[in-house]
Amino acid sequence: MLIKTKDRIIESAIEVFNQDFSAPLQKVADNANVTRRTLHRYFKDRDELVTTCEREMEISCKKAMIAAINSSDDSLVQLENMLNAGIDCGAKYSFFYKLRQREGHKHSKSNKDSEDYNYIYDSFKRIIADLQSKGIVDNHMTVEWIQNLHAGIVNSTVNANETDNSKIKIIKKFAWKSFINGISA
Amino acid sequence: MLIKTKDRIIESAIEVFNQDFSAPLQKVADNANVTRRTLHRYFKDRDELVTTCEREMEISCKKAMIAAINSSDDSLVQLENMLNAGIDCGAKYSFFYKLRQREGHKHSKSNKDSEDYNYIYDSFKRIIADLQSKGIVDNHMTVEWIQNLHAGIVNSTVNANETDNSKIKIIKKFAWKSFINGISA
DNA sequence: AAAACATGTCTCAATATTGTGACATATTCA
DNA sequence: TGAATATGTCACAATATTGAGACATGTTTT
Repeated sequence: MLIKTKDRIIESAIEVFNQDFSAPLQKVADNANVTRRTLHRYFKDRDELVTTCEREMEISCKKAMIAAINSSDDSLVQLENMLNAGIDCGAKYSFFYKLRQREGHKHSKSNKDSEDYNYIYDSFKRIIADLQSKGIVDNHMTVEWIQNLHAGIVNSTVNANETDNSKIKIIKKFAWKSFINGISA
Repeated sequence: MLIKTKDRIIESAIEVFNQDFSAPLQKVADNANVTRRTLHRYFKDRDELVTTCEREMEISCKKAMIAAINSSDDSLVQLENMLNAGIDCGAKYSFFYKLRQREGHKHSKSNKDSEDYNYIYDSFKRIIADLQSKGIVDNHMTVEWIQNLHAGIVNSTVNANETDNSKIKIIKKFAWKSFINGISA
């Protein structure tokens, strides 16, 4: 048992729902190489599965993002690592971001969660502001657009990776180059 | 009757399915301000609706893209107009691109269709190659990545536009700047 | 206004999806 | 090995979605 069944189902669900939010649970089960019956043993219903996915995405993405932020004192390195973190999280990050947009993050969530989220968002803003003050990043671009672009490029990378699986490293390089040049002054 | 009901349903379906491919038809009907019964009068079943959406997306996107290509002899202008065309097509372009990826364009389609598509794809490649030869676009980037990025940025713009509806012109500017700098040598 | 057309309401059957019980088979672990 | 655990198979009811008929109500056209 390489990965626990429950986790495999969650990963599967994130992949499937990222592409097709209302996909039948059978698809999720198939994708996880599991019977639908087994899926239902772990998750009471669709809602519970989605909620679990959300939590899992939050935890993974936040962890990766916070690690990226803590990886250096250099804003530029931090930003690059944040992009890489997003790419490494793959569908997790894509779906997480989509859900946030769709729901307008209606979920008030726990204090800890929104604290973390604010920390990440504030860090992102701080990093961008710093790079703008240094003349590296274009002053005219809003942080909203930059964040949006960040998510868009991660998504492109996930897609590119799904079709063209061979050269993830090269694609990562392209992604960073496109991102940083795309927002450079 | 500003827009014909049938067209409104198609637009609605493209919007809805772009976000949630397996969404129930009731959502499409609601989004189009129409009864589900009316929707079924125009479309025999879900399949027919999706197929019609595909055709509509192909026609609009192709038209816009071909116009962009024909808008100038200058590759750079052509490329900018192709990005703008994608943005103007909005969900149409997003969904079209997603479907193509999902299906691996299994549909052999008509000759005319694949002719057009090849024409657009070849034009895109030619434009990129030209800009690369002129030292404007990075030589190392593959046309596949650049195409992928193009779609990703269009998608980001569509998303940005959904939340932040006020300043489409500014967002368009950001998009072009991010795109061209993102692939520049 | 009358005819023609478009849409809504209500209804219903067909189908698909969902969630679960009962029991058979693995698979893991002491 | 044998008990405990995990998963699969089959069956089934509950619910949701789909597609369409019959008829009422609007809306446009002549």
